[in-house]
Amino acid sequence: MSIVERKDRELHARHAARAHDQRERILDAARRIVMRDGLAALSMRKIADAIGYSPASLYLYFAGRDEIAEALGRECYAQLLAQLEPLGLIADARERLHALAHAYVAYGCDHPQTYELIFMAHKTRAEHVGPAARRHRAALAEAAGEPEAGAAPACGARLFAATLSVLTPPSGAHVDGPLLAQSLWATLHGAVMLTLARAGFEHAAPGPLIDATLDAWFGARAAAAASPAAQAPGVAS
Amino acid sequence: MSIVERKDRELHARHAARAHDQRERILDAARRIVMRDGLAALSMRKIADAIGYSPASLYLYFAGRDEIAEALGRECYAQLLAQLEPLGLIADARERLHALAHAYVAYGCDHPQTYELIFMAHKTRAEHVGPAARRHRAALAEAAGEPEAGAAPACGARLFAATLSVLTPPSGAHVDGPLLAQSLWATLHGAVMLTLARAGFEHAAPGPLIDATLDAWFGARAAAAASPAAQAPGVAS
DNA sequence: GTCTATATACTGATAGAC
DNA sequence: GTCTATCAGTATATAGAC
Repeated sequence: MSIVERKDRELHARHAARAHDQRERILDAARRIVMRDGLAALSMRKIADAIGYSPASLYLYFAGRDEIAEALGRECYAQLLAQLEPLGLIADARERLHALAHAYVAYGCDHPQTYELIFMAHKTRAEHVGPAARRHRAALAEAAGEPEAGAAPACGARLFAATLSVLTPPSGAHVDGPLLAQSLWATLHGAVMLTLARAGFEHAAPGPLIDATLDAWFGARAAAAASPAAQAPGVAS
Repeated sequence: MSIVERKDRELHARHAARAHDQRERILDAARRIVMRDGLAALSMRKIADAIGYSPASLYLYFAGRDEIAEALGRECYAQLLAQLEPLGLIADARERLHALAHAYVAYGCDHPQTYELIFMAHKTRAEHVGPAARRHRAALAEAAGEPEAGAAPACGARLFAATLSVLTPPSGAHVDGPLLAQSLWATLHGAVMLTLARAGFEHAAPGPLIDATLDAWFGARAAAAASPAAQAPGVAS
């Protein structure tokens, strides 16, 4: 049975590898389409045309358009986290937060299609709430400052957990760190969304906006350490 | 020529009134569909069926689906502003800002379809940037704290301009009011979007989140006026 | 495993008859 | 002013040839 079993396993492994390769080919083509024409332009026919397949064959590897979009979304989310991860190692808390915030917003603004994919993939088709989207949202919730919630993409948790240190200074008493981390995340997300929605319009650049926000939050402390002049609006009087 | 001219004018007026009524009927049906099944479910056929028309006839009153969605979006935007407007009259600056922020987020979270309509109508079909969407975005930019930018829906400008007073205390020197107003708006918008995206999931309720945000921004000043204990994270050390 | 072909059921939009 | 009929797309799914 040894030879037969081995051959059988080899065959299975080869099949699995081939299936994996085909999925990659499909995802590559889908990614190109989304990057070029946006998520709304993604269709099974276009993907099939791009890789010389028939539309029917795609259904052998993906359940449908939504599963492909979700797979791309997870990919892009991982890419965003990977881009932020090294910044989470910056020693100085204020500097680290500054770098993370700017990098996050810059990523969203510079790659609208990618950002759309991360947050919209599960909303393209109405009312679709698949398990993949569920996992994705859990990861986002976790990244916002609730490290105990999920488990899978723990690097996101570590990343935002690292920023919590600046939100909970040792001497601060009544501070809800996770809540403020979510607030900050909402600000960053909102800045990206508003910038994208008003693309091509006169509006405050997201960079200065984030600077002003961080100054308003933490500028007073930093300024107090550097110079006694108060600059933050919340403590001006 | 007097009689002929008068009859002509009457005819024109009647036609215009009739066209206006038909547009209203179409928009009513469209609104019902969007509120029930979401913006993605809005289609010319469904609208036509709902009012007993053929799909082709709708194109006599609207250029297409997008124009209908945009018209609904402008409607909803006006409704949101109308709901916020009385709150802009609250005398106390901090109270006013608190009420406006909570009302804004509550509106967005309680009426997902409406909020989606306001911000997404022009993004449903890819790359569509019509003049109506342009006007809409201009109004939003204006509402964020640039009263001089546009002109049409000035009530939104007055509304957010009123909140600027709390952002620019008389004694505060280096404060960019409009920029901070945009930051606050981004936070509110982001809180709504994240809440809607993670609907049905465990996450911080938007109410406490906004409370924490406002406390972080302005709690110190208010607390300093009421009691000498510092509660804001940015000024804890 | 992949193809062609077909089927159903949608979508926006248009031409032309009445 | 409204209709029917139609075009060109879309997703999804299946049957059967190779």
